[in-house]
Amino acid sequence: MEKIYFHIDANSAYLSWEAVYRLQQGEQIDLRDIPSVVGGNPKTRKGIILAKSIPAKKYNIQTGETLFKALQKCPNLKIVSPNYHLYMRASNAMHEILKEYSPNIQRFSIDESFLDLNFSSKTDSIKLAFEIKERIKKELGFTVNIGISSNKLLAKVASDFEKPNNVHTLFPSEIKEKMWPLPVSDLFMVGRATTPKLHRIGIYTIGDLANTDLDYLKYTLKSHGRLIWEYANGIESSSIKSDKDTSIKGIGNSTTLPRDIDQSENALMYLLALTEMVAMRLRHAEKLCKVVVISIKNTDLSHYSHQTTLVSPTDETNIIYDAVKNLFHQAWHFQAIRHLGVRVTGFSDNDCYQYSIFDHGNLENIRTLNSTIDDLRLRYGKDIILRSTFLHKKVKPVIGGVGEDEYKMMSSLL
DNA sequence: TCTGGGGTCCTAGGACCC
DNA sequence: TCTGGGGTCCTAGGACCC
Repeated sequence: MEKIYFHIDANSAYLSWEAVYRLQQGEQIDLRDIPSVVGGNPKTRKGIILAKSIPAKKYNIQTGETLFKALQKCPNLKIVSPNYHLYMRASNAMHEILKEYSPNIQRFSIDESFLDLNFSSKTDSIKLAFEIKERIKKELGFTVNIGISSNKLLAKVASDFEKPNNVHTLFPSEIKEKMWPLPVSDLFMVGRATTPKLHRIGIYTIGDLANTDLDYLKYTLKSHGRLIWEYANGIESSSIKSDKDTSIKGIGNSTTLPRDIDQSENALMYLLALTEMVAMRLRHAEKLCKVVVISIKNTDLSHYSHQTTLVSPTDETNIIYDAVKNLFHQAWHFQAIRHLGVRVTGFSDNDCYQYSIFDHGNLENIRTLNSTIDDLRLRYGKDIILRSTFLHKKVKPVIGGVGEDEYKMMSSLL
């Protein structure tokens, strides 16, 4: 028996899920068959492409570009707004099916999972991959690509080969033929910043990278150089990480403001709304945080951050917000603000809350109040209860998050 | 009407301690 | 009275992923 890894990747996930849902609702047109995208609202300055159909791809429409630009390329492009709750449900449904095949499953992102299984032959593994792919298509209505190999990295690269609705293998013996001719930017962990650096030293394909002297790469790119050299050679040996193996390290929410802000009271209102959501998620995760970070993006998209370490770990909205307020006053450059973020890290378990001598008031009562508010918001919606600051204001009292079934995003770690 | 929002890890410099 | 080295924590920024 040999251990084999599968990487399952939903094809154009958001768009496919949106298409399936709309067909179920009686819509006649399948979004997957026409040039279409899932994208944000340009009026609130969130108008970028989150997912595109294969016909849209033929117009050279790119994920991440503005709707404005996409419409120039394809004037009759169909645009639909994202519905994250729906995507979460579709993702969960896929996860439930995959779980039946192996207890060793790692949810890598909303639309990707790794499985490991034991097979007596490679042919058997391919057979099973086809079975899983067909089952998802039949039961859930969307297609997936499945990559098969002897490690997670190669399985992931394989699932990215010809799409949609395909099974590909990339075993070590196939690396030279199937992976080395690809542009180096196709390699996991070679992104926007590394690609031009590699080009500058004459590395254009994954094969070029694989055959470059390791010491030279380490000298130019430090530890990242070793990592991508190993990946280019198919060297990777991490195992499946279960939900229990990985615990969340930080929680953050951020938002692009509908309009630039140049007044601190206004900015603080958004920061409070963001803090409410961050603190609620923190309590839901049963963690305490020691570090609070704010981030600010200017109109020109340059950005900066400022952080502080608390006297003692907390999950209390007001304590976190006090820190946020101080950070903002210390950090703000008095330039117009486009985007604000609040993030907490430095986690510990919440089973032994340390009452600091600096705490004021009856914290036990405040903690009870917080959990009551969390319950109400979970049951009746985020806006059911609000601080008086938000009365008659246009700012929503709680900003960010989709608020259900959180899962980790281990995106730069296999 | 010009680029979203959620994560992780690494690095480098400074502070501080022994 | 002029100077070492190692370890750890904190902070800011940058890289990567989806």
